[in-house]
Amino acid sequence: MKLYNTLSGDVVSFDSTLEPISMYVCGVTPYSSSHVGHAMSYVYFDTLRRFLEFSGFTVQHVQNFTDIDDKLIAAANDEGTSVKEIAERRIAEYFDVMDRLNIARANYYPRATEEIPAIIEMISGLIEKEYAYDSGGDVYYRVRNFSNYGRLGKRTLEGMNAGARIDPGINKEHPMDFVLWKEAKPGEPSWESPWGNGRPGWHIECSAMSLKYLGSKIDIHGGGQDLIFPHHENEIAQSEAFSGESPFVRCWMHNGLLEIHESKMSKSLGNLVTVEEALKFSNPDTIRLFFLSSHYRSPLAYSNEGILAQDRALDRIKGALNLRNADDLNSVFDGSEYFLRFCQAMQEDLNTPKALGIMFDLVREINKSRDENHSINKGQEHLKKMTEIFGLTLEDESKNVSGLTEPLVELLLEIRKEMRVNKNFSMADHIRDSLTEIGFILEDNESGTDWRLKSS
RNA sequence: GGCGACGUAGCCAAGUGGUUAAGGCGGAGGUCUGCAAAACCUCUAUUCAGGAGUUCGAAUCUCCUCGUCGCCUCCA
Repeated sequence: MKLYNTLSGDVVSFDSTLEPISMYVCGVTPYSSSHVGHAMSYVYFDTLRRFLEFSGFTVQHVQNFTDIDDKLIAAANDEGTSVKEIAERRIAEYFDVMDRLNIARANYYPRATEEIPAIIEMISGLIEKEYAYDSGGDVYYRVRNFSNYGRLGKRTLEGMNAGARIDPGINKEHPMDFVLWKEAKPGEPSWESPWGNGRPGWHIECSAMSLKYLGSKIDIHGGGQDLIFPHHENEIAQSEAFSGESPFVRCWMHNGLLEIHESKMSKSLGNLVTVEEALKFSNPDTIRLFFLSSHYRSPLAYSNEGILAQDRALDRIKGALNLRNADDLNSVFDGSEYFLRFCQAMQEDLNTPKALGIMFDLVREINKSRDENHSINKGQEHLKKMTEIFGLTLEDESKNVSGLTEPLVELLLEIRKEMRVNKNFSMADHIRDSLTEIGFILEDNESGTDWRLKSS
C-alpha cells in the first residue's frame, strides 16, 4: 500500500508494516451542521480504513471533536444556551448522518473538553522546554524555537512575516506565535490552569489527544487540505517539541476540498449543502460513489447533476449484482483478475477512480457472461467485495415503501400479467406507463416482471 | 503580494516518457423484446488550456503565457 505524504511530497509504503496502523483524522468543531465537504473527507478516510483492514492490517482509528472554541461560544450566546448543549446536539447529528453514509465508527472519539489535563500537561512541558511562554494569562507557542516550522505548509517565517499582522494588544514575541491557552473572558466556559482560568487554543487539543491515544509517532494523520496550514503545521511543532521525537507523523494525508459555486464549501463562507440535505436529495451509496469517482487529493465540484449521473451508475452495479444465474450453465466466469486489478489501483495512493473503472469493466463482463449463460456467481462475489471496500450499503430503497404500496403494486402486476397473456397489450402498457409516471419502474423478463422505485 | 495545486471528449474522470488516450453520465445507431425497460454490440478526443524547448519519441519532463482553485485569518 502506497500513500502520498504531504510533508515529503512523495509516497510512503505500508507494505512491511506488521503492527497496527495508527490513524488520526481531524474531526469537526461541532458548532453547526456537518456539510457534504466533511462527508467527503470522512468517506475517503473510511474507504482507506476499509481497504487497509481488507488487506489484513489492523487500524487504530481516532477522531476528535474540538468541542470548545470561539464559534461554539458565539453560537451558544446567540441561542441563549450552553456550549455543551450545542456541542452535544451537533455531535449527535454528526453521528446520525455519518452512520447513514456507512462511515465506520472510529475506535475513539476524544473531546477537547474531556482532555484538559492532558492538554495542560503538554503546554507545561512546552513551557519547560522553552517552546512556549506565558504572556499575561495567555500561553503562546514560540515558533522561532522550532527549526522546521513551515515545512509542512511549504513556507518560511520570513515569507509569512510580510502579510502577518500583529495584534497590538497582545504580547507575542513573534507575529506567527500561536496561542496554546487562552485566558477566560467573563461568562466563557473555562478550566483552571497554572496560568489562570482559561481554555485551550485550537491545535493543541489534537496534539494532546493523538499523543494520549496513539503515541508520540503515528502512521497516518489526515484531514482536508485547508488544515495543512496552520493547523497541522502547528501540531507538528507542538508534538515534536514536546516528545523530542520525529517524525510525529509518518504520512500526512490531505484530501482536496469540495467546491460549490466556484469556491470551496465552507461553514464560514456559508455556501454549503448539509449532509442532511444531500441525503434527502439522494442516497448514501450514490453520494459515496460521487466522492469516490474523483481521486481524494483532487478538488471536486458538488452538483446535483453530478450526483444524478452516479445514481444511474450505481443502478448498473446493483443490476449486475442482482442477476440470477441461468439454469443451464456452460462455463464459469470467475472475475478474479478484475479484483486483483481493483486492489492494485487502490494500493496506488487509493486510486478510487481507477478502481471504479475496473469495477465497471467487471460489471460489463458479468452482464455479458449472464447473456451467454456462463455461471456468474464467482464474478458477482468479486464485485460484492469491491462494493464492500467502497463502503456501499447496497440497501434496496426501492422496496422501502409504506405498508399498502407493495401489495397494491403486486396486484397491478398480476392483473397486467393476465392482460399480456391475453394479448391485451394496450391496457398492459397503459398500466406500465402510468406506474412509471408515478415513480415505479417495471422491467419484464423471462421470469416475470421486476419493479423498483425510481431513485432520487 | 508570497507559497502551493490544477487545466484531458457535451459533462464527470483515470492515465504522468513509448502498442489503438481507461471508466461513468449523456448522445447516435443496432441486437433482444408484442412494444418498452434492462443488458449487450458499434460509434461519440488524430488529441490532452496556448506557445516555445529537451528527446528517436511528451498529455506525461523544462520554460513562458493565459485561466481556475486553495493556503497565508476560522475551516474536512
